[in-house]
Order: sequence, then structure tokens, then C-alpha cells
Amino acid sequence: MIRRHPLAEQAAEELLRRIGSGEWTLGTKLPGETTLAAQLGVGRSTIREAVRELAGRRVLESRQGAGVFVIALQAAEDWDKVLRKADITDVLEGRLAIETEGARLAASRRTQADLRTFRYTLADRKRAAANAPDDWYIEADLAFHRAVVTAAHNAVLTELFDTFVPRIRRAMIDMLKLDDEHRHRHDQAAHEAIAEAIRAKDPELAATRAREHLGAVRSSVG
Amino acid sequence: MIRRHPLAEQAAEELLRRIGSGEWTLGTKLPGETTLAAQLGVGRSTIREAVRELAGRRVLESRQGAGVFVIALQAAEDWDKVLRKADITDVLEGRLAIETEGARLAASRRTQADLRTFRYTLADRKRAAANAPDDWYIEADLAFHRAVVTAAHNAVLTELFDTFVPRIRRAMIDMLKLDDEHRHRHDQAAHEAIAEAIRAKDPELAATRAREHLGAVRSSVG
DNA sequence: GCTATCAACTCCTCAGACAAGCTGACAACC
DNA sequence: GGTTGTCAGCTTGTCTGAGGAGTTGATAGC
Repeated sequence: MIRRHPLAEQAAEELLRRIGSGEWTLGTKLPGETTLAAQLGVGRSTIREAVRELAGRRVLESRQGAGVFVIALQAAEDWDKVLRKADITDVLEGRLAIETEGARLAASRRTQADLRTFRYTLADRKRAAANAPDDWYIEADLAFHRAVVTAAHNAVLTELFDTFVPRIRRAMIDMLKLDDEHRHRHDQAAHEAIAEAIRAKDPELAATRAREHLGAVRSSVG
Repeated sequence: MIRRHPLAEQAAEELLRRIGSGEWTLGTKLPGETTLAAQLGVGRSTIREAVRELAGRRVLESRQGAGVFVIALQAAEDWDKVLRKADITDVLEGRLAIETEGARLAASRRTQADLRTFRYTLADRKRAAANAPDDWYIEADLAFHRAVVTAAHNAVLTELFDTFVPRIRRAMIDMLKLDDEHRHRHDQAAHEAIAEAIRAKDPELAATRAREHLGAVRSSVG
């Protein structure tokens, strides 16, 4: 799948390159559209589209009458992309950090509703582990883990978990393909132990069990 | 600071709204530029800029000759924005998760170079705590904490930390403004204790000390 | 059934015109 | 001196018309 970049995209890349090279630093006003168009040898509307693209990425900001200004030195890291490119062990260690702390906080903050969610998702996971196709099982497993993080009642942790999910899901799919005997489906007990520790309001125990479970997952991959 | 949105931005918002409302789902081809321009009552180049902006945000993709397609149902979560809007306690708990696990991993993986960085950044921090202005002190403090996470040699954790930094920095500035006696500058010992545990290759101790230090920071804010 | 052709559609790029907004300089005024 | 008003010259914002280039699906021919 080849893909030729339109001029506007190339122009955006060039602008980004110049910003990255230090030619224009934070807060700098770029040359006018007509000047830039002449410099890059393209039309003014092409420059405008390039600027608009970088504005969408929160790198540039244009103010009518004043000019175009640099508001970030590089494109905001696209986390989806970062995670796709990262080693899966690095990703799993990030997940371990989030879920361990999530379990610890959940143990102090969980509500009755959280406990109900644990029961439902654990039951689902048990059924799926027994006889469902891989993708069902994966969703059921992730649903329980998400419930744990949600019970921490911390928006940042929940959002972090959700950011990691797509990458984790892909890794699980790959892993299960190589695992004909469904060995990983047998750790239902470990999941119930985490839920139990949270129910019992034991932060240390919940954190330890979460870390050990995820550490085992990490080892089985790396 | 009032700020009127240009037509192109308004058009981009409208397109995003329609995508979010389910009018156009994943993979859908949008109507042509001329049609959209007529629908929204703007010129063609305005529509083009709106599309280009959403392309920069990875929501749309335009293919010459084929059309414009939806490639994501919503703008990728802009973490900078998420963190700006989140409670500072939630952010600090996220940081605590990252740094605790970072310290734990650093204790097993730190190199001689990491230890050198610890020494430099700790010395800087000590000097800054003694007599430097607030912003110097904050940078020195953050530099040490970043060194700890970097020593974990995990790209995802490092990137996560860097994502959190701007928000943390702002919170520290606000905190120090209310703290005439510079109470927070006196915990140099806690920082050196973390570094010492990592030097001694004691993961549990490093994690515990990191968690306790950051827990104290969190309590002093919340 | 398969391939080649082609017309209609799409986005891409440019140029030119005018509107709208900002900035700094300068004059007028208190 | 200090403040305010005005304005020229810059900037970006928007529209239009024209032609180029790529894609797609229908159709004719084999």
C-alpha cells in the first residue's frame, strides 16, 4: 500500500521539522502565509491547509490579523501510536503500575455497586474461560480488570487503563493463538482473590495480588 | 480573553459533532466537498480546512479521487487536556502509580550512569532547595524524579511521566505560592533515601519509599 | 468469465479578490 | 508627560473559478 503525500501534508511535515530543529521556538511567529508559500514553492491555500493540520495537532495557532504562532515544540504524543510501537513488556509494566495502584485505592474506596460489578464480571469471565471463543474470553477478562480500576474512583487511572486496552487486547489475541491448551484461562482463582481483597478493604493485599497476577502475565509473554 | 472561532473551526466542530452523534460511523465516506459546503453554508476551502484539521487529529482521512473517510469515532484523547481538567489528587495518584513501579524496576535495572545522574540531580536539588527561586527548585525536583523513572528503562513509563510533568509543574507552582516557609524543600532526605534504595538494588524498599514520599506530597495538597 | 476502456466522480492545487482583525506609529487632546 | 483616537500596513479568513490527478464502477468487447 503505497501512499503519496499531498503537498499540504508534506508542507506540514516540513514546518514540523523546522520547529523541531529549533528554527522556530515556542511562541515564535511564523513568516506570513505568502512568504511561506514562496519559500516552499506552493500556493497559499496549501500552506493554509498545512497550518490548519498542525493547528489540529495543537502545534500551531493562527490568530487573524496577528499571525501564526508556535504553541508546542512537537506534536502531542499520540498514545495509541506510542503504545503500538512500544515493547509489549514495557506496556505490560505500565499496566501493572496502573492496576496495582488501582487495586490498592479500590480497596479503600470501593462501593457496593463496585462489588456487584465484580460479581457479574467474574461470573462472565468464568463462563467465557470454560467454553467461549478467544475474543469473548478476552473481553470478559478485560471487563473485570477494568472494573477493578474503575473501583479506584480515579478518572486519570481509568483513562490510562482505557488507553492501554487496545494494545493489551492485541497482545492477548497473539498470545492465545500460540496457546492451544488455554493455559491462561485457568487463573480464575487469581482474579477472585483480587476481588476478595478489595471487598475486604485490604489495600496491601489487593495491591500485592494484582501485582503478582500481572507479573505472571508479563513473565508468560516476555 | 475573548476569541471568536473562525468558520473553518466551527465547521470542524460540526463535523465532529455529527460523527459523535452516529450520523457517520467508522469507515463512512463523507459527502463531497461541494455538498458539505452547501450544507453548512460555507465555501469549499473552508470545508477543506475543517477536514484538514480533523485529519491532523486523526479523525478523518481524505484520499484523492475516493473521498473523505471516518477513521476514528472521536478525537484521540488529548492527554494534556485530560490532565488539565482532572483533579490534582487524581493526577498525583497516577504519578504515584508510575513512580512507585518505576522505582521498583529501577532498583533491578539501574546502571552506573543512572547512579551518576542521581548524584548530579540530587546535588542540584539540594542547592536549589537552599536558596533558589521557586521555578529553579521545581525543575531540580522534577529532574530527580524523572531520573528515577528513566532508570527503570521502560519507554512507556518514561513517556507517561513526561506527559504528567506539565500538570505537576503547575500544581507545584500553585502549592509553593501558598507556602511561605518552604516546608516542602526540606524533604531532601526522602529523595536521597529513594536513590539509596535503588543503588542498593532493593526493589521493595525503593517502591515503598517512593510511595511514601509521593503519598506525603498528595496529602499535603488534598 | 475476464479484461480494457472510459466517463463521472472525487480530492488536490493554484490564483485572485475582498473581508476582517491586529499592531505600531503618529497626531490630537487633557 | 500621559492618554486617547485615528489610520496605514500588515496579517489571517473566506470565497470563487479553473484545471490537474486519482479512483471507481459501468460498459463494451473478447
